[in-house]
Amino acid sequence: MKIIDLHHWVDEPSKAIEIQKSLASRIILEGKSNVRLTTIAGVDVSGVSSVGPVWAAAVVIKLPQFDIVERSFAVSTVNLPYVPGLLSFRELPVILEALKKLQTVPDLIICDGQGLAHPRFFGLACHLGLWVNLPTVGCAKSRLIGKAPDPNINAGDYELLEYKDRTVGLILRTRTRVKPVYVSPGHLIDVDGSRRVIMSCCNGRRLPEPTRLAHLAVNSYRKGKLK
DNA sequence: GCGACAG
DNA sequence: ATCTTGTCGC
Repeated sequence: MKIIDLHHWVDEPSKAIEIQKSLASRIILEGKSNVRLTTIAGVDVSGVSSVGPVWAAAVVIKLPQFDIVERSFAVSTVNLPYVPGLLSFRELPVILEALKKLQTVPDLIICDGQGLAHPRFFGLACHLGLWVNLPTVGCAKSRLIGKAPDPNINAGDYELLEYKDRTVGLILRTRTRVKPVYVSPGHLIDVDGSRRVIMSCCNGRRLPEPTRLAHLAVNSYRKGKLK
């Protein structure tokens, strides 16, 4: 898979914030709504919160059967600790390394983190989308920013997430009576499209299958049980 | 000044 | 993210 290198990575938070501000206006919140999604990739990273080694996995599945089409992996070293709002600068480089090894070009990529629902409207999913020039969706397990009521208890129930007078995503109940997830557009997709993609990938689970499988894969890879 | 804070 | 005991369901 081809990756566009738009700039060098930094290890200084103030510089990272300036980069986010300059790139945020480039994300596109609409896509080709009539395109049917068949291959969807999930990416995930494993590693300690501070500086050190990190591992990444990308898993491509095919809908509606949820078959695994392809998996790829990468290892790297991060130079920036985990800082809320700057997750991209830890995780994106190693994610891109894993994606480069993919033979399949997926129709869309789901990230384990936020997209638009970010302090500077530029979370990991937005950042990744610009680099790979593909539709991306952020699906996080917890909140970073924004306000919304609690969604009802049934699978599919949701509430829009608002931040600084903008609708940045939604809180989505992917499974009945289970803690909801935080969904937001990354690139080339809007809020409602993001919701439909995530719901169609969940298959009765709390997390979308691409994300769940990438999480399992990256941990096996880290332990040396997969390559 | 005080909390909140993706992974 | 990481750590950790117990419980539930197939």
